[in-house]
Amino acid sequence: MRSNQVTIKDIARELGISASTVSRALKDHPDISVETKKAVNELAKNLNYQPNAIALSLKHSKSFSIGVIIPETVHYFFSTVISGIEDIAYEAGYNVIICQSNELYSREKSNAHMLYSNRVDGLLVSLAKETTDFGHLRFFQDNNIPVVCFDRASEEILCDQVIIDDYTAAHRIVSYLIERGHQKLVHLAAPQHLSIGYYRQKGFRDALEKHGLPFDESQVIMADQFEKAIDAVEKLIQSGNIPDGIFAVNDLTALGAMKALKKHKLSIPNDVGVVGFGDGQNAQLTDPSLTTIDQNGYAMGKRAAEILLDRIKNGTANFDPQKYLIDTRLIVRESVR
Amino acid sequence: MRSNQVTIKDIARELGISASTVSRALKDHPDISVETKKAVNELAKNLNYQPNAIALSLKHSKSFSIGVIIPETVHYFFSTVISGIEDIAYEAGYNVIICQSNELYSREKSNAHMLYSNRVDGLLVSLAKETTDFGHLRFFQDNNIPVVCFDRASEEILCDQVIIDDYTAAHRIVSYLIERGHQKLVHLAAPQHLSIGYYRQKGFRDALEKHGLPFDESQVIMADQFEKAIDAVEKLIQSGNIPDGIFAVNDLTALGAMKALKKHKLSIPNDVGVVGFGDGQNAQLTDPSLTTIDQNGYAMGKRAAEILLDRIKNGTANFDPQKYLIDTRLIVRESVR
DNA sequence: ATCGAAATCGCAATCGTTTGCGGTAAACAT
DNA sequence: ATGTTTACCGCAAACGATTGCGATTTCGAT
Repeated sequence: MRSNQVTIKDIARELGISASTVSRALKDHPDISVETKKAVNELAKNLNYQPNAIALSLKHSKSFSIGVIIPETVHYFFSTVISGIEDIAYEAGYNVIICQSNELYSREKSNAHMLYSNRVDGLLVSLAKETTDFGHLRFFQDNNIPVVCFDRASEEILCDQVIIDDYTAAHRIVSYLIERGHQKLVHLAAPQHLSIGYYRQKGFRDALEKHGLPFDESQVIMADQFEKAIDAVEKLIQSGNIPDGIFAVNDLTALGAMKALKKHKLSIPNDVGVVGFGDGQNAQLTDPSLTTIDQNGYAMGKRAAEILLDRIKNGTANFDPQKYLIDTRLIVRESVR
Repeated sequence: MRSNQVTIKDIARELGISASTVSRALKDHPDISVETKKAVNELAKNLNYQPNAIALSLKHSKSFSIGVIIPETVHYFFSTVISGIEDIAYEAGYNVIICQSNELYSREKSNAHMLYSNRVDGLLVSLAKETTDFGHLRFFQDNNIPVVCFDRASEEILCDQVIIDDYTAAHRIVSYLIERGHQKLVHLAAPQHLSIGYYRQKGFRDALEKHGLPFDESQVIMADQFEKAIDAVEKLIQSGNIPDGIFAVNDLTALGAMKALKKHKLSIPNDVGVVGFGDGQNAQLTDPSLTTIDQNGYAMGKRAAEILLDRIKNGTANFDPQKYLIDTRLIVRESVR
């Protein structure tokens, strides 16, 4: 039961020297003779000595770990972001503590507290849909722990943001939809207090305007999940007011829309064109495959981690929060005429 | 730059009392007067005091965190496992450090070292495909840190295992395939040193035998990824030796097979029936949708975490490693006649 | 007036590691 | 013989919190 994990003291005792000497020997300090170093290093290897990172953290007030809070790992996009974060953190000798908020504000908050208790050196967060209060993030900032928001950011919290250019991307794919002959459009949207919700909707409206198409509020329908999309499109069909083009705020929502359309024997893309946003791996598997935007989650994760590590290194002194945009790509497939 | 994170000493200084008193007051120790407690708690709240988990870990030689090593979070299955793990850990006040091996032994090993350095109280691991040496896991056991393997386990490392009943599930779905009239079968298999690879293949063979079908080694083809499946099926088609049923070791492999079949205008399921394993969210989106096995990753994650926490609590004294089987479900869709 | 027992609280060690500073011994110079 | 340098190493404090034990005060009891 008692654990026999070997410490610096064990090595010191065995060799009849002091712990400080062992410590210095292990890190090749010039004060220590070569024989002592040799003895220490050999014994350390034999005993399988592994430094206790916890003691180091306490000593240095630095944990060499960063916290990540994301809505849900089950989304392909977020897991690619995680990979990007991990690769950068790993290179720099940091480890990553990942938490899921499950889109719940309460969980996001308690995750934040847990991460603070563990004294992460920095925080990467993608906001839950519910989140409208940011005290838990300001708390980090008040304690000089840098915070970087990615993907799901908000203007109400002042911190570095790494986001995709939602507006431009939305504008682009909606324009594409229009130019391919889809004119009577509907947008399945996310909550507008999230910047992704707002900017994608804005891109949608402006693309309509640019092409001289009229706009009515009824063309924006709040629905950002698979099931919700099914319901929303179902309602549209029932009402007889069927659009000939749908811009969904994300791929899963687009797939939901497609499912409802197929059920009513509406042809995609002939009767209705559908485009999504944020190319997961699903988009290429459907029939027809989905024209969408590649969000490049991996690049976003890398960039966010780089910025955070930079803030950790250089401090948040002359703090001047930046907004970094990640490039997107229009991926043309079969769901548009 | 200097962080102003408030400690117990700050409270003590402010109140003119000792750190020990503050500590005791905060945890309602009977030795402390109600007035002192009140003063301490109020000040702690005002100062936003949060206990330093690192100091606690060091003091108690217990970090209240568990490590998880998985091949890749991008797989739907693994992210559901993570959710299960997190839910249980969260309830018990543990936090979770997730690492990806990216199917690399070297990365798995260095992740393990990192987790040990951070003195996790337990380890949950799903082996990388490459892994055939288990020293990094034995190291944990030698230091009395419990290890539980899930999904990807090996007989060569003695620890608790939480796996699905691969054999039974494979036997079942292959039997289903045969009984629906597919007789000339091929199995796209995973490496045989992984138990999932071995048992799914075994289930395949035994199902053939049970139904009086002949078996030849050429019916088992090593291919366990989307791209590899495309290549493998492509080769089969080129050789003219086209099967009328394919049992893929996982869903993505099945989808790869389907893609190759479709490319050659072979009808699914009329010309070739296809079944997968481990229902991701993809399986229901394809056309035709894929008949497969639901692996129930969430349940697996919960179970694995429960077992680990139990081992942590009760120690690994009279160590008697168990093998726990998670129930699976045959999900009938459209890819079989 | 003296004693004993509560009631409160502080001292100091501890967890594992680092690090400034001081100490010792040998070797060299004067 | 005395002073100075060099090489090597240990002491002790520190990081933040906990905890056994002892110390002090107060108060009622005798």
